[in-house]
Amino acid sequence: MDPHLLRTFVAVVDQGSFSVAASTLGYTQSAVSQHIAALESDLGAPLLTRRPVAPTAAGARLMEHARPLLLRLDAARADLARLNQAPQQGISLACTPLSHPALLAAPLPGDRPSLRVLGRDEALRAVTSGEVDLALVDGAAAPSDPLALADLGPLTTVRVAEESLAVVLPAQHPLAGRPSVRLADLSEAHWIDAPDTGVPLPRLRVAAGTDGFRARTTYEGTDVLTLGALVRAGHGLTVLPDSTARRLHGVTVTAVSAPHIVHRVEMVHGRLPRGAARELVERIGAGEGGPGQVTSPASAPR
Amino acid sequence: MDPHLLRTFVAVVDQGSFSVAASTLGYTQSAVSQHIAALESDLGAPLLTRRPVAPTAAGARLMEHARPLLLRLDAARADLARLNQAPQQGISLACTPLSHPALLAAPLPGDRPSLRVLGRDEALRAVTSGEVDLALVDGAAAPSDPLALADLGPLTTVRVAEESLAVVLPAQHPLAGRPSVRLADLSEAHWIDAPDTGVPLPRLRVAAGTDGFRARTTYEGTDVLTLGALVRAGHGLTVLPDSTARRLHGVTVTAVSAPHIVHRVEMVHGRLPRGAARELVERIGAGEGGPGQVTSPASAPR
DNA sequence: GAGGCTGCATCAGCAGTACTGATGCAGCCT
DNA sequence: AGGCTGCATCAGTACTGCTGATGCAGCCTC
Repeated sequence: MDPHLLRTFVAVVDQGSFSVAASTLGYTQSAVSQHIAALESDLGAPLLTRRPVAPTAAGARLMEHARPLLLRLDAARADLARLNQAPQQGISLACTPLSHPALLAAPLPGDRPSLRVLGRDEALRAVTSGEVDLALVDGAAAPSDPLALADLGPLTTVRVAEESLAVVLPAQHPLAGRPSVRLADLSEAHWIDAPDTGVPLPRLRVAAGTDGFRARTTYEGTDVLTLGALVRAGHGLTVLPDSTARRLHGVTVTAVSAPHIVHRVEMVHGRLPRGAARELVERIGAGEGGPGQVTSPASAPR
Repeated sequence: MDPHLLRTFVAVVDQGSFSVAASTLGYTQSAVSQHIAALESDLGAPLLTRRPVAPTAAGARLMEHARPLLLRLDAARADLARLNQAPQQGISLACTPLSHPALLAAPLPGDRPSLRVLGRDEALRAVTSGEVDLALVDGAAAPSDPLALADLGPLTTVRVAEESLAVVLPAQHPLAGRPSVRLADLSEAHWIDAPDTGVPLPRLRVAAGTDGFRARTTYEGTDVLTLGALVRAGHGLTVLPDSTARRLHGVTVTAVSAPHIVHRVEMVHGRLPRGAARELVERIGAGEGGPGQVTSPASAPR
């Protein structure tokens, strides 16, 4: 299970073709074919069906392992590479679209702060590789559960803010008059899947314990106003943190009565950052106080 | 950063010697030397000091990445290998020493159940590799925080039981008369570090936010009665879940008033297990109900 | 249904890798 | 100072992993 072989395997599955994967990886088609053959003989089972090229059951299972493994490997490389470079000056931050209210409540310390808005995974990758000093990520979870963040290396997570979730409905929706709704009652509704902006639908499925929440529309942007406009235009429902939802116009915002899930913002950073970043970490962390801090599994004291 | 190179690097750091690592790995000393040289030139920094052989700062950093990476790689291999084999019959379980009360409250389902008592890390490794169908692990954490478990692959974690922690003191200890103590007041006391039996001291340090809790005695066994005898004999203090502590004789058990940390048992298993294991998962999980379930970061729906 | 075409499998050949075993050399102990 | 332990280095070799060419199976076209 050489990482090179895994990387080719992932590329082949992603592209659905040996030859296309070969050209994106800079190999010949022959090499890719040999890589896959090597993996299959190593693991003792076919991983891909050919014509069409698609993962078998074993291949799908391997994919679940391969992608996080390769991510971790890259994160480790980047982390080590950063050790050799001189630390740069300004503070640099990343945040997911719905997490910035927690960040921008107070001025950013240091000179020339830089802020990037990224998706959850990209934000995590950026903080792991050291491209940014810290990141704020948001997500939905049960009140006492952590956000399930990909484990890319030794990170520290601090709970920053938490608020309730609300369903955003078009004003004329049948349920718009209700003071609150149960999420399960909406599982068969038309939903907008906005994985980078709001709460990803798979997360709702886990929380509500159903197979519903099928996406009718997919929105790939990171702009909440556009998402609100989509709801207003009747393209589907979505779920947003309460305060954000209430800033949208022309839509109805309804509380979720069950299950009890909340929207939470967590700060993620590597070891103790230096300088201005450290100041910010301490200020944000102070809002929580007490034992809200969780070091990541990888390096946590047991 | 070939895994082979990482593996030899880890071996060299563990053994503190190139030649010893070589023989345990089945290489020549020459090969090990070349492996380390290759890693160092790849990462552009020395990783080890020679004479004595010890990791440099960069090497220590690499170790933090290497070991979890290799663990995950092995876990992935084992998971895939298991797919090829016919599922075996009996149910097989692992639990950490302090987690069995939650497990043995009711009879185990299936014929020929097998139970193994392991350390936290070994139990996780066993469930990831499929050697056991599910594992119960225990640990200390803030009430709303999860146990920080190493991320070895796609696992599901369910909170099973939670109770308060108690300090176990010799009967004649000055603080033995108090109804409760603050953990911070005991940070300078003599402690017994019993990482496999009780609550590891580093965990207490994180919870209490101090640098104290230095071990005077280390106990490597998994037997709680022996740990109790150590306390009784005055070798130091320890922390145990309340109900377990109260079963010890000749010691004083005192509640912890601050910080608020609890002892929690979590059930960990891979995908949905089949047969008797499934029955057990559902029964244990039912005790919790609601959204106590957390799929692991690696494969969690976002 | 025959032919062409697309795309993965296979093969031969070559270049570079990854070992081994021998030797060199630096630090430490006596 | 001399010996010894243990990592570095070097030469040699087996083998791995790539390329380019060819083979062959399935699908589309007509």
